[in-house]
Amino acid sequence: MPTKSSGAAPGREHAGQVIASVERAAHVLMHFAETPSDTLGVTEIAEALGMSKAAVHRILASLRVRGLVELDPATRRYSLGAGAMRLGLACLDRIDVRRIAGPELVTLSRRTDETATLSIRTGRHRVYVDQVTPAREVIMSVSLGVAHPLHAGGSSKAFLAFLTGEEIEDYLSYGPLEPLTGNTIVDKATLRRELAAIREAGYAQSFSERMPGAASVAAPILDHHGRPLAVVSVSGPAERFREEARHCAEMLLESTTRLSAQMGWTAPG
Amino acid sequence: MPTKSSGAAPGREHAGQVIASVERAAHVLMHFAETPSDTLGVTEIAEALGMSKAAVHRILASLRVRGLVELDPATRRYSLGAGAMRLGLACLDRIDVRRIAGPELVTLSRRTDETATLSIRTGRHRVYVDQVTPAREVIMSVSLGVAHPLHAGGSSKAFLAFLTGEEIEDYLSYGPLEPLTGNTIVDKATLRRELAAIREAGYAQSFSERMPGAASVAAPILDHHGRPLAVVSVSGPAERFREEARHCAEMLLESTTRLSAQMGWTAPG
DNA sequence: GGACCTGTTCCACACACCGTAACGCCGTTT
DNA sequence: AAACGGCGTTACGGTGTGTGGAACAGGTCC
Repeated sequence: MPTKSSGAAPGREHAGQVIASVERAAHVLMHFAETPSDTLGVTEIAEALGMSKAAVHRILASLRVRGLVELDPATRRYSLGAGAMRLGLACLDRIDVRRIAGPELVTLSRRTDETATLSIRTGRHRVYVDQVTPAREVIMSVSLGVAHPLHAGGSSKAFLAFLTGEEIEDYLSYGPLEPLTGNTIVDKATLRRELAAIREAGYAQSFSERMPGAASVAAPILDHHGRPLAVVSVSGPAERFREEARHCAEMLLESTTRLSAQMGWTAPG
Repeated sequence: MPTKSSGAAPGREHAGQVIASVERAAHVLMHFAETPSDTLGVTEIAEALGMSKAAVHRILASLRVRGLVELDPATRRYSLGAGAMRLGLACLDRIDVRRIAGPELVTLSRRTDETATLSIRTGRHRVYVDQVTPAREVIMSVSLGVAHPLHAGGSSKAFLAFLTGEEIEDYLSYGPLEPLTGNTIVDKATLRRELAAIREAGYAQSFSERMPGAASVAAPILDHHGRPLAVVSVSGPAERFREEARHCAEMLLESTTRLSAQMGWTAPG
């Protein structure tokens, strides 16, 4: 059997009739987004995705025609191209919460002198879509566009806590909670209690749950149904954050309350 | 001959052996970025790109598996998905000029009370990669990620003017200057004089050259070789901009001078 | 110089993808 | 109501296209 039939993606169910080569091309493309390195070689990709070098080469040549990837003739290595950027920008341009939250992130970062971030949810994950870093020496900086699970870290827990009970149970039922660090909550009962506490407090906090040495406070921006549209966080190095947390949380809630109001949310009661 | 061989893309030369279906899939994907509407239907795409409905449907189904596009089951219409966003964010995260210029755009917008934008060049075009809009009623707002030619409008001319003489001639030799409005400069000799004036002044200005009713001033951010890394503009409605232009240009140059210095540029002389 | 990487090209065969055409499914129209 | 036109989706069989393995070419490193 030369071609590996079926296989498909890890995520979704059936999706009708698909073209194997297109699906593989999409896989190659997404690999660029998921890998930390800026450039990739043909062999590197072929090995990572279990494809033949020839196939990867042909795919890259095809994607190159539309500018989705670029080839550096000197190094013979490939990277994401202008087309990919335009694709992402076209998406971002349609997420209006980002435009609205932008100035607030700047304010928040200035007032706390820490990094302010904005995340949105994509199914069982979330991604950072914006960040504003303060002008000081030691800061936190996140990678935009990388998917993170919903159970580890401040922003993630803030999302999870404000979903419906059904959605939370659905998330939990999917499988075991993978630890990202030694501090990640992996026990489901513990996580349920934590989420209840977050709803009570109105914000989540995390010390090294997702990334060692990083700490954050995070709160959701709610729409007029009370559903979390996005999450704002303030994060910094764990050492100095321990004493700043309360102050940051205050500033954070002030910002997210204002943003939620702009998105049509009205406080209960 | 059922399949239309060759054809390829309008832009590039040969690119070795390519896979027709992947190239077409990329074409479909890019169509989402280029079209102003958020969602597209199968027939709509098929007609726009001259493909059969069946082919478009199969391509969309394949892209959907990797999350590059999403299907709204209610309307049966497709839009860009989370994967596309992650792709773009992965790119943007690697453009550090954007991170550095961000705060300056905020400052600039506040000081002028107009829209501040940031563009980067992609070959014979440029795209807006960021914008900050002021909090007032009537404002300019640009579309991020859409490609614009280099001869029409403030930001475009600012790029062109600061390229090398060889690059400028190469651009001009490519074909006639397509007018985007009645004010677009279409005569090459006139454009050359205009570019010289821009280099002299240090900034470009435009009234309705790219978009009717829109005006702007724009200046480049230069790296340590004096090459334009990016262009910053301040833009607004043409009517009120006529009297604001000089003041905006002052603020603009202050910002771009600071940014160029940060990128390693040192003023000549 | 040769061993060992890369990325790229060649080739003939199998089979995956192509377009045509028919299928449901909604809205609106007659 | 029933017929229409629009949509997105599926079926099908033939052909031409993409497949993987292996050979090629151009590097760098011992």
